[in-house]
Amino acid sequence: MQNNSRFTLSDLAKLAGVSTSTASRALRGNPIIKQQTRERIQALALEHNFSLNAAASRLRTQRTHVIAVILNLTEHTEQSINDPFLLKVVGDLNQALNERNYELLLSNSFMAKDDWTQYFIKSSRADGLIVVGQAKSDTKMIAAAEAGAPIVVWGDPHASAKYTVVGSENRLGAKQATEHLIKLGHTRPVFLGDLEHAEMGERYKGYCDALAAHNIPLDDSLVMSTDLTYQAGYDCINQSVKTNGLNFDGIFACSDMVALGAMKALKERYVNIPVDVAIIGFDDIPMAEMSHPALSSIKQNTKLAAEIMVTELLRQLNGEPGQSHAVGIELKIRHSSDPTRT
Amino acid sequence: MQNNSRFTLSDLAKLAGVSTSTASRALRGNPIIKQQTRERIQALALEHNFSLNAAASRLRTQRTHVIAVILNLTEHTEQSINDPFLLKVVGDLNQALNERNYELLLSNSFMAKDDWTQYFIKSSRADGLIVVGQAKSDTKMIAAAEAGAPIVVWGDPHASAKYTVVGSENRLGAKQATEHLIKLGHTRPVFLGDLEHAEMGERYKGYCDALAAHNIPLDDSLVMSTDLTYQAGYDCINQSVKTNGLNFDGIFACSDMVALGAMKALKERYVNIPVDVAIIGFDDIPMAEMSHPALSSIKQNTKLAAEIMVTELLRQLNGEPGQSHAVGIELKIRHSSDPTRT
DNA sequence: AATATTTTTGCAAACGTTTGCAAAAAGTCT
DNA sequence: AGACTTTTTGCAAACGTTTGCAAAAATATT
Repeated sequence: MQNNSRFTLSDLAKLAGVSTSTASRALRGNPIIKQQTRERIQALALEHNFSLNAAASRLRTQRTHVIAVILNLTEHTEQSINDPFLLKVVGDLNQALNERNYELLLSNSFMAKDDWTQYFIKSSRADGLIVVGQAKSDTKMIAAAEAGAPIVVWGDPHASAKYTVVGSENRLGAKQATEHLIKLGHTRPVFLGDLEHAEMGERYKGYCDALAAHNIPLDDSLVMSTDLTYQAGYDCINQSVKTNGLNFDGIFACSDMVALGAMKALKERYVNIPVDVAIIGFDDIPMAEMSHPALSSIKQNTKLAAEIMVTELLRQLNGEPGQSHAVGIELKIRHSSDPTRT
Repeated sequence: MQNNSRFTLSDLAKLAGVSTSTASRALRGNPIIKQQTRERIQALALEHNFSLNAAASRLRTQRTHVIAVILNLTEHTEQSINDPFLLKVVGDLNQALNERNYELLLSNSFMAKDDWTQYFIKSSRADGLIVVGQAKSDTKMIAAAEAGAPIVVWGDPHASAKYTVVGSENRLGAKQATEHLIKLGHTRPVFLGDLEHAEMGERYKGYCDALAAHNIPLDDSLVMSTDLTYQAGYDCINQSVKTNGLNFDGIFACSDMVALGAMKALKERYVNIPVDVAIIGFDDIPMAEMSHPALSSIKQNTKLAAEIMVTELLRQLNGEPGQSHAVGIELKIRHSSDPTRT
């Protein structure tokens, strides 16, 4: 490379015998420039593999074409960052953003400190924020929204939020899952999840809906609160069985990771799944169909959700108001709940 | 927010009664500014929650403090982007970068098109590249390195590469894994992996090493080539057993996903694992210990590797030459290979 | 008290784009 | 051929930092 100094737009323009303004407009495909000129300059740029300096462009236009995706994890960071579901969401967001010509700046709550708006938006690092990750408090999101930052969060879409939320039909999904257990004769299903968490709260309501629909009284001893990790699910069921014996015949878990943990605990005690205890999870991570028995689950459509989130964010960038969305879920029945399935 | 117009550095300076240059230096902690002045200005910045405009700063300094992480996937994108191992690496890189005050721009090969140097480096989008993902060709990496881009790739560290590589002791790991099977009496182990792939090539060598060390002749019919996905592992073993019967008594798989697929195929045929066939994988993804039976594996130390990659990249940014590293692995024995373990 | 030295600050020129506005070139009419 | 339009281009001023250099202020030295 004969790259003694940088090859800039004005160099390119000189080469083409036009002004930098013309070159700039030509590269951006501005129709005010004669088509013939445009094509000539674009070809020249390609030939000299020139590309515009993003920093300069961002400074001038005040637009970065970057979206910050914040993994909003709780204290025990190490745990959740490995959750396949969250990472899947990030992957889908990346795809969706790239398709719209935006780039994805990945961040965890560590770097961004407290003031997201200041760090990302005011400082011209990104045009907008997408928050994913199960936090129990949403003060930071509210702060960002109130400061006028374009923001979309993954979460419970039915919360009357101060910001735009996209998420699954949690309540409906949980109801379908629980009902599925009940219909197969498992009338004492456990609810396994984290009640402090907005999305899980909705799932709890769905669980109650299903019980009510079948005239089954709610038994508080079957409602178990636990962190959303594999280990926590294992510990919780282990402890419960040790203390109270096997006083349930089904489990609806708020995440597949928890469900798999619970399943392991039961398998160690030689409980017959799905005959004695039927299990269903939530998320439908790839692992679900690999486990043995394969885990029934509620599939969340993360790909669609990611697309909606991006659409909503771009809409906000255009000054239009945001709108929350609930995306549909799908019941995936496998062997862990239904002996007739594989 | 009284944010009619932007609050810039010179506004802050005016407020503090100093020049913008002083303010700039003060914020950056330049000791040439009197400490008292520095503190006063920093306090003022905090109070007005001011933060420097990154675009302007990048333009001026020609440094972005951003590293592009490229998920270098093969054609069938959908498959690999879900590989938990890759995503784990990204998570660890994020952590390592943030600790050094760098940000992570996530990219797949889709957006960056062909010329990484042009797109990321020349255009001031990032200062350096980290490539992760199992590609079969490394022309793009070579091109980037030759164009002078700071670059570190995850891969086989023993390749005599034109660029800096960080990866695991693949050959050693594979040897230990295979040897583990042999020592437990499984003298006809299958090698299950993708030979075209540099890292897997090394693992194949390790497999051969182990056979040689125990005077077991290499049987080509036990060397099976397959993509590195769950489905491919399943199909491959299924097909093999259907055609040739159970002519092996062990499997060393090049990734846990493949191993889990293989395991499923065997379980469906009621093969006793680990007695009739012992299985060991590679990566030690979280799923490994959740599967049933729990999957033995070779653990890759991605956290350490990520730190090394970042260190190496920053070194290159300082003009120092890069150096490849192999990080140690660890044999994780579980039930899928050893009936005495859980 | 004058000079030499050191510490602390400010001036002003970049960095490489984009874009409102005016000017030049080309095309259309009388 | 001149007087209009319309199309196509260029000028020059931003965008908000950082930094070499020189000037000013403070301190030390004779």
